[in-house]
Amino acid sequence: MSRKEMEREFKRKLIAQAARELFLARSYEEVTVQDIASAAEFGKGTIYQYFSSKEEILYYLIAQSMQEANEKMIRDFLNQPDAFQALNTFISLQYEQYMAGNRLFLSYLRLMLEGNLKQEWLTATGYLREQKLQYIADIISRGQAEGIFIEADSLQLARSLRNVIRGFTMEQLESHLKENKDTNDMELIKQVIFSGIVRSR
Amino acid sequence: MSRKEMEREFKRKLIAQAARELFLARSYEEVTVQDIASAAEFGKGTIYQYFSSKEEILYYLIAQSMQEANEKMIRDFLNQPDAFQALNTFISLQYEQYMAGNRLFLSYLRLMLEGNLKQEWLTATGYLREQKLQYIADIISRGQAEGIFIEADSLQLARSLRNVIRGFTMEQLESHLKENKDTNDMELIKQVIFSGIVRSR
Amino acid sequence: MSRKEMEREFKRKLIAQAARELFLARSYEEVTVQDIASAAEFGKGTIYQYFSSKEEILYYLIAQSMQEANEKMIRDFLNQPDAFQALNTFISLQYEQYMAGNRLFLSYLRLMLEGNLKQEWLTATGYLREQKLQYIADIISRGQAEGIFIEADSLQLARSLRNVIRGFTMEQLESHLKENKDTNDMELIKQVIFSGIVRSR
Amino acid sequence: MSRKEMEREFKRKLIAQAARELFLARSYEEVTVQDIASAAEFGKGTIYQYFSSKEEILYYLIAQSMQEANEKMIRDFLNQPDAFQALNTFISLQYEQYMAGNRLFLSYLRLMLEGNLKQEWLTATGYLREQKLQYIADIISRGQAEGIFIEADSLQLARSLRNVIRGFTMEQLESHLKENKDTNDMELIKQVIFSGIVRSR
DNA sequence: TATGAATGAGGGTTCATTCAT
DNA sequence: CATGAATGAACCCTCATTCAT
Repeated sequence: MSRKEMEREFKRKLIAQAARELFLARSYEEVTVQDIASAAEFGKGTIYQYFSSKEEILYYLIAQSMQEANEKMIRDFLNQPDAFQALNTFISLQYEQYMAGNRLFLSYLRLMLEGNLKQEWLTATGYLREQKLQYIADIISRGQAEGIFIEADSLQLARSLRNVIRGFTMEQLESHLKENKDTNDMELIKQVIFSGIVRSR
Repeated sequence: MSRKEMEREFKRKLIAQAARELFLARSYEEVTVQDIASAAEFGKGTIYQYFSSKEEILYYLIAQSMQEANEKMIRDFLNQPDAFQALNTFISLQYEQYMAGNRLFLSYLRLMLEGNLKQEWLTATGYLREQKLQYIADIISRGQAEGIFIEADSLQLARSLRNVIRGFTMEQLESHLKENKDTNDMELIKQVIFSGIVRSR
Repeated sequence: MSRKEMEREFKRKLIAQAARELFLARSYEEVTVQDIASAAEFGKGTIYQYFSSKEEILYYLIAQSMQEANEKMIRDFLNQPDAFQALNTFISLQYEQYMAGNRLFLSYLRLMLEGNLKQEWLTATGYLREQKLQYIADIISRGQAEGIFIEADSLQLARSLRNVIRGFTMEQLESHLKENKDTNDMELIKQVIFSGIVRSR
Repeated sequence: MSRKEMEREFKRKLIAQAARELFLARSYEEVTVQDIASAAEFGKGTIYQYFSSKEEILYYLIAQSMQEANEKMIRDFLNQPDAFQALNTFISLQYEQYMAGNRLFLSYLRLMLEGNLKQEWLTATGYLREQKLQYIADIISRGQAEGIFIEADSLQLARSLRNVIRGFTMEQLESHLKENKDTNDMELIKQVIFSGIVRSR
């Protein structure tokens, strides 16, 4: 990566960071390109030197956070000796990540459903998504070898795990007015993951 | 309800129905009021005789489907003698409902987060939401009395149940390009609900 | 005038009266035909049985008040023995009339300038306007015969008289926020009319 | 004032000038923003870079002409040694100004009465209006010192003077179809101002 | 005669994107 | 590289008028 490229990437990060804060405080739709430019202390036109569209900024943010999450997976969980412990920590972290990113994710989802996103981006984020899932599955596989998890396709279990967490974080968005005792949520999630809610079949 | 009011409500339904189809095929944001009017075979202005705004149409659709869901709960589940059976059927139905309505729900959620919805509407849908949850909690309570469910606050268990299902349906939106084997999802959901994914602590 | 015609004219008056109150409280532009219909306790469509357009209602009101004013001129002023006294009373009355009707007049004027009024109406109100002016001129002529007024074309003096009063009433519209001591205005108007504001040439 | 600001103000003037011509030829209400943009050879959106609303354009035009009128007062009349001469010239000029601006003023008045103008604008134009009146009053005061004018509150006399002229110019609007001999009006106005129309009490 | 449901033209405003400087 | 002036498509909503009942 040449110096030029590094400088360019640095500025992209600056702009994206400014955008992230605005998107989270308000929303992707309500924030104008001018807002982003002002926050990043650039002229409006300059934004288009670094991103081809407002949508690309969102894609950048989404991809970036997925990338980081995946890297964190590799670093912190895959190598962890205790699969059970890894699972526990993962749940907390994933919950936090979803909570922080859901608003952006929602807008990204909308653009996706409307078909306004480049196929290339969809492919990239889709790949990151599967990769993450695979990492979770790997942990679960290891846990299964140790007899910790039930016997089932590890990828499916990984999906279950992710979806349960996602489901709880969606609820927070819906009832964003109430003060939520998040800790409570963590317990509920673990209960579901660990034992379900039915006593016996 | 007078004949006038019934006719009015009938036309509201017609318009809303046309809107629902368009909103699902494209999206709330992409569909114009003119589109809705054309689909409902009315003039644009006529729409505003029945709804005060485009947003109100969305609210109507959301509230209507929540209402119907709650009525269905009362009719089909609350009176069912077998709590376990009720739970099973509920899961399937709820899954279907979320799958069908998630796109609308997403737009409604966005408008809500942006503060563009009348407080009155938020209150109404909030109430319906809680009511539904309470119904689920009631079934669970009954199940607990029969020793079927684990001992825990029934409202919290209801939340868990709902959130798990919601989580799986969100996944469908995200990966809407792939052909999903929904039956598979149902099994996974039940597995989670019934036994979690961890073998033992 | 047949009974039918009388009934019709009666209803026109009812509608126009309701419209006048609304036009004065708000303004011609801000009041909708629906507002008028509701105030007159009729259906919206019914209004169009009696007036061909919203504009015609305004025309009716303007013409009506001009008509009444002219009839009052004939009744109360033209026959009055004392020309000076007649002038005095006229000034007060005219001032009141302008004050009460200026808002309607303003809207009528605007429609006129925009060319949205039927030629027929313009002709009619134009005629009433000239007629009124002629009545004033007649009083002035009589006053001149008695040596009360300066020697000049009586019609021109009449115009001057009218314009001075109109000028003062326009000021009230402009500064409608302040509480105006109208009595003060009357004195000023009379001062101008009676002696101008320059001492001597 | 920076070069940027000057260029901006220059373009505001261009747009406002184009708008003025259209507003006078047709009317504020009938002219669309697109019309103004086309006349000024700009895109519609560009107009909103320079004015926050159509109404602001009208305000700009009104305030600008009032400002210019006041500056002219200072330059041409306040310093004039002969108060009588100043008065004479003022009458002619004021008449011209009202004749030229009455149509715009009418629309501004309407928006004002309907409460659609920013308080800030009302304050500004209200101030300019009072300032102008004060200037007239100053000339009259000087004239009183020279014994030219009758003894009375100079501000009230100034109001009278202004209102008389305004009254005559309103007449022109009303009867805009006829060809008016304006010179005639000037004589009438002066007659009223100088001696009223009553010979003696 | 009375009604009000249906109509659709029309207008102000926003904002992502481009491009000349 | 940076800028921000210019652009114009797009959209919601109002309301006078018509007309079938």
